[in-house]
Amino acid sequence: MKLANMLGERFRETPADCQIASQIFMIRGGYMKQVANGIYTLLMPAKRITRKIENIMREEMDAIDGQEVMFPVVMPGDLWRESGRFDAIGSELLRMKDRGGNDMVLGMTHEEASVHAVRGTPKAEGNFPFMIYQIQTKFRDEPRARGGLIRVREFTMKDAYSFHTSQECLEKYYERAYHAYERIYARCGVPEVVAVKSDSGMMGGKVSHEFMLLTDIGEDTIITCPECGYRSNMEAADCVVVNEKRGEEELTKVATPEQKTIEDVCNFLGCEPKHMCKAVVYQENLTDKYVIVFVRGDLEVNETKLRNHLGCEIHPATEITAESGIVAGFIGPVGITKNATVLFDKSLEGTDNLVCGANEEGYHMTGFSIERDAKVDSFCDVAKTYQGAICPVCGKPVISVSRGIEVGNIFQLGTKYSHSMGLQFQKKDGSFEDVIMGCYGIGVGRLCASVCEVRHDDYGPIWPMTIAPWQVHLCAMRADKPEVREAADKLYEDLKKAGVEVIYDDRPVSAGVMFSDADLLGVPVRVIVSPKTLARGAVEVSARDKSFRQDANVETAVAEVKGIVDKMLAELNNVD
RNA sequence: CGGGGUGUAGCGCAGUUUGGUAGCGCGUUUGGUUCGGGACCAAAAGGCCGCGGGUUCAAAUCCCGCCACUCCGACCA
Repeated sequence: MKLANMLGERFRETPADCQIASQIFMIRGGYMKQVANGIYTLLMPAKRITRKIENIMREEMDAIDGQEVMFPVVMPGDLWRESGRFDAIGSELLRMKDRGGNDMVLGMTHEEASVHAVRGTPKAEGNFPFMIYQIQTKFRDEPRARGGLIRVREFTMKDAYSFHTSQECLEKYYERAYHAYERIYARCGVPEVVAVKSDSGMMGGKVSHEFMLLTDIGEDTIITCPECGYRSNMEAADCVVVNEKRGEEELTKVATPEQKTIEDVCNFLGCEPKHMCKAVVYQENLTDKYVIVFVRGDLEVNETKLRNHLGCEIHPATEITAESGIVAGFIGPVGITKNATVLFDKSLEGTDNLVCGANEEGYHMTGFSIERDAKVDSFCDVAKTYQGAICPVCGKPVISVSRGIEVGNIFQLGTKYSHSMGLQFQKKDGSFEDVIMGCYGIGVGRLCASVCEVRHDDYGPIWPMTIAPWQVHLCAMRADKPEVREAADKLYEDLKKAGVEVIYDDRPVSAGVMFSDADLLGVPVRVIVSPKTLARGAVEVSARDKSFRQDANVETAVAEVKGIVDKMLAELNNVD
C-alpha cells in the first residue's frame, strides 16, 4: 500500500474532543473517523488491526472446537420476550418496528439467538458439549459513549456460547475458554491482561470472570492481593475488616445540632469515622420502599453487592418524606423506623462504643454497641473494600485498588436462557433436562484501543507485530533522486513478493513529516532508503520501539527484514 | 436522565460583551528554493458562522425554540 493513496488524514494537532491516548492517536493517525456519538468508521489502518485481532480470535476459538456462525443483527422482539429481556433491559437495547408493526431489536448480545439456533432439533446427550461463536456487529445504545473505541455504541464483538449437559462439563470447558482467552491477549501483545472475579449482572449465572488490562484510564475498579494473587472486580469483591473492642460505654444521647455528615460529627464529638455507624438510604426502584444500610463510618456501600443481596434494582433515596420516620442526617439503629428494610453490614460485627444517629433531629448516640443495643439477626456483606483492607482469601491486610479496562468476559450462565426458552437435551433414559450454558465475549475495537493505551510513546502507537496494520513501514527519502526511487520501488516489490506487509511512503515530503506520520501509524519495523544510506550501499532498518537500529545491505535487505518480522511474530505467537 | 461547556474552512482557534456582511495558524493547490525529525519564499482555492424562527435598515454577534458534539455524575452484558 502506498501511503500517498491511502484514505485518511493525519493531523498534527490533537482534535478538541479527544481525551485519552488511544483516541488521540487513532484520530490523529487517520485510523478512524467519528460518525456520531460512539459510532465510528474504521479506515484502513484500524480495519487491518481489527481484522488481525479477529483472526487471532478465530484461531483460538477454532482450537477449542468452536463452530463459527453468524447471528442476525436485527431480531424479532418476541425472541427477546422469551428470555424476559425485552422488558428487563432498559433503553440500551435499541427497539424498533418493522413495516408490519412488529417489535424488533438490534442485537446487543446473542444469547437468545444462540438458543434459537440450537433448539428445535432434539439433541441427544452424546451430541454435547459444543460451542458456537461469531464475530459480528453489536449495538448498545450506551447512555454515555466516550474514550474513542473504548466505550462505543456500535462495535464488533467476538461472542461465543457453549452448551453442556452437566455443570462439570461446563466447568471443564470454561477452563479451556479461560486458557484460550489468555492466549488471545498474549498473542495480541498484552500478556499482562489478568482475569478477575466479577459480578454477573444482567447476564445471569453465578461464576464469571472479566479480563482486565490494568491502566489508570480504565473504568473498572480492580481489587488485587499482592500476597496470594486474589483478584476481583470491586463490584464483586468481599469486604473483610477486623474490629478491635474498645470497651463498652453507656448508651448516651448527645446534642449534635446541625451535625449531619460523618465529618461534621467527628469534628464535633472528636471521634474517628471508623468509630461511627453510618446509615445510607436507598429506595427500591419499583416500590420506592426505603432500604437503610448501616455500615462502619469509614466505609462506603457497594451498590452492586447491595443489589444482589436484595435481588432487586435500587437507587440512592431521592426524597426522604417526613412520614417515613427517617431523620436524614441523624439515622441510627436504635429505635429505627419500621417503614424500611434495615441491613447491617458485617463491618459492624463485633463493634462497640460507636457513635450513631439518634433518629431525632439534632441528636446522636454515643456508646453504641451493636450486639447489646441492636437486635441484628444477620450481618450482610455490602461494603466496598478499600486500599489496605484484609484479603478475603489469605487474610493479610494488603488489598490493593487499581483501575482496569474490561477487555473480555466469560460467564457460566447455567440454565437461565435454556430454561426460559425451552432448550433441553434428552438423557439416555429418555427424560429431558435443561441444557447448561456458558458464554464468552471480547470486544474487538476495545481490545485494539486498549493495546494502544498501553503500547505507545509520545509520538504514537507501538503496535505489536501480530496485530500491526502493516509489518514494515518503508520510507523513501528523496524519492525524486533516481537511485532512491529505483532502490525503494524494488524493495517495496520484493518485500511484497516475500510475503511481508508493507506500507510504502514515497511522498515528496520532508523527513520530519515522513517520520512523524510513520510514528502515528506505529508499524513495528521501519526501513529507510535515502541518498545517505545508499551511498554506503545500505538501507536503515529500525524498530518503532527503538529496540534496534541497524544497516542492511541493499542486496540482502529483503531476507533480513523478513527474518526480523518472522522473529517478532514468533515471539508473540509462541505462548505457553 | 441531572449539571456544565462548545458549535465559525479538512484540523486547531479568534471574532459575539459594544450588531455594519468573516479572520488567523496548520493543512490543501500552483510555481520556485530546500532535504535525516513536522523547511522557506511567492501566488491561490476553500465558509448557509449547527438548524429554525424573531428583533433590526442591517445579525456569526441580540431574543426564543430546537439539534448535535463534549465533559462530570447517574446508568452499563
